[in-house]
Amino acid sequence: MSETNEIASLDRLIHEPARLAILSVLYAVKEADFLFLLRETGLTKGNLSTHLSKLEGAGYIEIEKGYVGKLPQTLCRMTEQGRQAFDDYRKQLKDFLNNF
Amino acid sequence: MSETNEIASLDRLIHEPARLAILSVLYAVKEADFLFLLRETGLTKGNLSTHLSKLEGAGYIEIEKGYVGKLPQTLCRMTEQGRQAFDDYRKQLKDFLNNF
DNA sequence: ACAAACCGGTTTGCATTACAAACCGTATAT
DNA sequence: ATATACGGTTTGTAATGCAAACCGGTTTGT
Repeated sequence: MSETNEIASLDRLIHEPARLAILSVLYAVKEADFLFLLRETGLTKGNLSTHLSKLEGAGYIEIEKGYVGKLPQTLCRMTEQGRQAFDDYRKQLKDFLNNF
Repeated sequence: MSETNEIASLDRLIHEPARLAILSVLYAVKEADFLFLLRETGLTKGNLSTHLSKLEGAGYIEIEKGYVGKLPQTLCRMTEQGRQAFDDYRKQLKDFLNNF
C-alpha cells in the first residue's frame, strides 16, 4: 500500500493552520493566556475563542478561567493527550515529507 | 517575529489532505488518469472530481479529456506552477517541523 | 432488439467549518 | 452619568468537504 494514503488519516483538528499555531505556542510555553495567544497567533478574538473551545472539546487543551485583579483571564495549557496528538501529527507529517 | 505565524500563510489549497494526496501522486508520476488517482488516493469519484477541478482552477494541474477506445479518459498532470507551489508548501512545512 | 448493468465522471444537496462583526458584562476614565 | 476600554463569546455568513444521485454513453445478457 502506498504511503501517500496515510495523509488522509491526519488529525484534521490539528491540521487546521489556526489550531496548529495555537498548539505550537502551547507546546512550547505550557501555559498561556488568551491575550498572549491572540498576539502570538495573529487571530481575531472570535476566531481564537472558537478554536480554543474546539481544542478543549477534543481534550487537547485545558482552559481555566480566573481573574487577574478584576479582569477576567483565560488560561490555556496543553493536556497530555494534546501533547501526544500533536507529537503524532508531527510525526505523520515528517514521514510524509520524507517521501520526496 | 515568531515563526509560528508563518504557518498561517500555508497554501490552503494544497494543505487539504485530499489534495495533498492527489498532488503527491502527480508529483511523482507526471501523468495519471482519473481511475488511477481514484485508486491511489482512496477518494470517492465525486470528491476526486471536485478536487481536481479546484486544482485545475488554481493552475496547479492540467486536465486533458480524451478517449481510450470508446471510453472517456481524464488525464491529469502537474503544471510547473503546481510543482513550484507544492515545493514551497513542503518547504514551509519542513521549516515548521524543525521548530520542535 | 431491448433492457439492465456498467463505465467514467459531474452535479447536487447537505453538513461542517472558518471567519470576523456584532455583541456582552464588567471596569476604568472623564 | 456617560463613554471608552477590556476580555472574551455568540451570531451570521460564506466557503468548504463530502458522498449520493445523476448523466451520457457502452457493454452485456436474453
